[in-house]
Amino acid sequence: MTLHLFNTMTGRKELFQPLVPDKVTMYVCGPTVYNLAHIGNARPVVVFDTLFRLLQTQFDSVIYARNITDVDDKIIAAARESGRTIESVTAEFTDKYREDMAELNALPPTLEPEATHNIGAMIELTRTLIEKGHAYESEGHVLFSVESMPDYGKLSRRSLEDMLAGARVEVADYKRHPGDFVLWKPAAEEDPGWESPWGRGRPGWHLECSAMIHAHLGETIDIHGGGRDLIFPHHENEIAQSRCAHGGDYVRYWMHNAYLDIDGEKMSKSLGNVRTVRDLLGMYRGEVLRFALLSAHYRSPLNFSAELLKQAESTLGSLYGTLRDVQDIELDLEVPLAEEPFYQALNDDLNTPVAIAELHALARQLHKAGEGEKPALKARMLAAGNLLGILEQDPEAWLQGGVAGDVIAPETIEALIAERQEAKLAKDYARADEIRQSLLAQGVVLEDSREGTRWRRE
RNA sequence: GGCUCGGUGGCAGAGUGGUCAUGCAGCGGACUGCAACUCCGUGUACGCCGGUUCGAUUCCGACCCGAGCCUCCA
Repeated sequence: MTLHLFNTMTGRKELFQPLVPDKVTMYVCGPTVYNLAHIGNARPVVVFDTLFRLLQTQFDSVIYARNITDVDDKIIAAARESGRTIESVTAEFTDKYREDMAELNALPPTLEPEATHNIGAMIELTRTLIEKGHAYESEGHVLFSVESMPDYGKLSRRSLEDMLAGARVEVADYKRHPGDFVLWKPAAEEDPGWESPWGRGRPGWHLECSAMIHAHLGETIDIHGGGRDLIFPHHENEIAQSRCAHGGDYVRYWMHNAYLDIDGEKMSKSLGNVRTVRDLLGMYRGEVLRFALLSAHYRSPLNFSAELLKQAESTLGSLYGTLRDVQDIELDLEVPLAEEPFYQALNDDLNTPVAIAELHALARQLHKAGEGEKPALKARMLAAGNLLGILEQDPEAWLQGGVAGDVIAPETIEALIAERQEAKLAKDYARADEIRQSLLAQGVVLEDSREGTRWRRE
């Protein structure tokens, strides 16, 4: 099947066709760089990276932008608390974010626009909205007037009345309507700010994405993604800003990933169960985290737990074990993707669990195949792995590697294997088993075969 | 309270109006000196109650339970 994506705006799966044939533009809301990314932040990154990989197999040009929000109240607060400059905070966490996402096998986006480098575009957008009667200045703020947009609330399917019914936040008195949101706000003397027609200030969060999309990708983009929590107000307000300023479509396909839970509970600071990617990378390899994130469909909640990670690790190990059985093949075999079940699964709104199931089916076929058929099956498995961002390492290296803490050296293992081989030839099975048990106790599993003994880390 | 989205076998997690998801774990067997790997076999799963239907886990309605969002705010 050809690519279909679930569009939050219509609530349906739709055939995906870029506005301009063969040229796809995609934007995903990136991090506010004031702390380390947690595993929940990693989910959209891995999901949309997988989509990025898939799009690249069928469209000539795919431009994928993911922004860096480097001006924000939280950043100012973090800098103040640690007595550091804004710049040192944002530089540190931007770097760490990129490192962590690279560990998850996420390809670098085509563009990574930074908010502070696009202030001019934001001021311009604000000015346009004022000129067109969609925004007004009030006590140094510039606010978007939600009443000026007839279908405000369409993405989140709620009316202004609905929102007011549930409002439990005190409404600032400089707002004409409680739903009005900030485009530009005044900056305190000591805070970062830029000169503007409305005084020294800084942009509102929603404004950043609208302005950067317009500046870097154009008036209409094909895909805009992010976490489900961004639907309202963030994406709703982006739509309001961009549609009212430029007219036309802003985004053709809205995509939102579901949240993940930790051990069945929501991840939150108060529960103390926030897991940063960095912490997890100390215990599991990035590919394991990625596989775990892809084990559920992106629109389903995912329960993240130690069990899930253990399972992901052993499943990946078994897939790599399958690949290891086919040595030294030419890997430039062409794989006709269109016919592959795993490819069709991904084309069906990125159904990664089914794609993984198809990967298992290929592994089973490979185990049963004759020698002549194995290279083609391995190539198909690798093609699937390449789209999912897994199975890209040397199988032997993967199986014998691990995170820091595996102290027994390969040379020691090899020496013990040789000694065990001697013992086996001498029919000293007690000694042979002793060696295997002792290695197992250190997390090393031995596998005997006609060709000799192989080892891997548990 | 409003809006949105979910409840699938021990666990994770797809999917479908009427034979099969898949993985992990378990059990039995083959293979093995013993294992591991692999293979074969193995589980009356679809929150609850009604309705539509020849037939519903899948469609409709009520109910129970859970999650997210409710405007820059932690």
